[in-house]
Amino acid sequence: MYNACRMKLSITEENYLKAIFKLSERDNKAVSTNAIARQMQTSAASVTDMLKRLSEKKLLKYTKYKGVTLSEKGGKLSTNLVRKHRLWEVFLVDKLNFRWDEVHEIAEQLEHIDSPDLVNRLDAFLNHPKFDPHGDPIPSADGKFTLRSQQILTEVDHKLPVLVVGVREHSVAFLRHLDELDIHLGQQLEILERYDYDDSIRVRVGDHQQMISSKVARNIFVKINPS
Amino acid sequence: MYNACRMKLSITEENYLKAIFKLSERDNKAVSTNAIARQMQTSAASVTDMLKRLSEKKLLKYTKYKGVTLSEKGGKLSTNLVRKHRLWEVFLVDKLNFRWDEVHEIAEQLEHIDSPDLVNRLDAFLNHPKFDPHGDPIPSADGKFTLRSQQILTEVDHKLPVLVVGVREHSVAFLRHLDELDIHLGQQLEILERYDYDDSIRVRVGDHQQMISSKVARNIFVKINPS
DNA sequence: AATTATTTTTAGGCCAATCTAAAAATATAT
DNA sequence: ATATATTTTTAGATTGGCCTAAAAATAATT
Ligand SMILES: [Mn+2]
Ligand SMILES: [Mn+2]
Ligand SMILES: [Mn+2]
Ligand SMILES: [Mn+2]
Repeated sequence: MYNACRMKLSITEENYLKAIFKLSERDNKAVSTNAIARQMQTSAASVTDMLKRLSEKKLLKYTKYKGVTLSEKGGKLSTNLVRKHRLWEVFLVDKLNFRWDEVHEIAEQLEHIDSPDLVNRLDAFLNHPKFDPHGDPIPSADGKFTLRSQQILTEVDHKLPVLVVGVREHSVAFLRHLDELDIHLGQQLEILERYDYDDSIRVRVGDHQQMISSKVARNIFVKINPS
Repeated sequence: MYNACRMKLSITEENYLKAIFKLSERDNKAVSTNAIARQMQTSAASVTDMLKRLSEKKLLKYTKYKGVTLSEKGGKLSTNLVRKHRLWEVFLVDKLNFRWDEVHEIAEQLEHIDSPDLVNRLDAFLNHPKFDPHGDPIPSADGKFTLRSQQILTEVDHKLPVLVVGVREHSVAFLRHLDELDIHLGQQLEILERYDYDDSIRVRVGDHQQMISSKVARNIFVKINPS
């Protein structure tokens, strides 16, 4: 990963790359100027400005009025940023005992630290984690993501015991709410009842039962528990 | 420390503060524009520019043509930067197994991460170290440095067993040279002979003997070994 | 197809941080 | 004390990253 992307970018440039990566990882289609502006909380004019510069540096393919797609270089660079972000989040939670709702902001800063050696040693120190504290996959040094079969909690069958493996929403409010519901990664759940009226569900959480609103349930990733 | 210095500075501003702190910690006298320019590897004109801005922010007292001294706020801010820098160096060496000559550059980046909570947790994680991998004192959260009686190796008496506690020079070349000489923090030494011709000395290093040039010896801090 | 709405780009300006060259202040030497 | 050298500041320009307002391109409606 590193050999292909050895160039010093500004923090701003890195953040643009990351934003574009995030916006294109779903459908893999070209990303619009406005979408980037929304993601970066900035004006469309500033985005156009930056797209020209990043295009100049061959980090993305930019066609006027047609949006952008990351180049191979740009893709590798962003993947590495994601890798660093998630590894630092693991560090903060596992080693410094931060809660999962506190780490994102700090990782946003730490991800810009530039030292391949540091990242790899951190990775080793953390025992090569495959997922971050929110269940998101950590790309390996050569940019590969671990795939995992998962479903949204609302879409899983009745009575099947499942394991919470991730969250689709990362806001502090949501994460703290899950804490209050005793729902965390690795937690075993089982849907006991569905209520059509508001799409809420009743689940078994460990040894007690719990009502979960549809708004919460649709942001929880689970996998079928093979035990 | 934190209450008094809660303001977001740019990395550049932080680096200027640190440079001024370093230049004034010896004699505590006003620091000249040129000295700062030299330290920061920039032009005197740029320095004057920045001094005005830092003065505006009440981080230092600036009198035209007379140099600057840090204000209380500026002092606390720089001390906190030093604290972060040195704590991260301990982390890199103790936890990630970096060598002492590899950590400075990375710590130069990490010291700018802004999160009081992170620093304090890191401090706890490292068991509140009092000195960094080069033997430099780590200021406490309220800005106090641990004092230590120490002497330069060249100035210690014959036949007195001493302990290496720090280095006065931090270059990679010097640190790696010490590695080759088997000299590290905590190492016991004893001056066996002084040679007037080139001021070199013969020392006992652990169980063997070693010649040490004056250039090396004058950059090693030791303390009298009370064992 | 023509009009209207939306998206995107351009134009022009601002601010922080840098530079070089010239002017001004201070220090040193004769 | 005067001349010379050094240090420091000012002046003016540049670059990255941002802004608003206006123009241009594209998309959606009628
Ligand atoms: Mn995050
Ligand atoms: Mn995460
Ligand atoms: Mn250092
Ligand atoms: Mn150090």
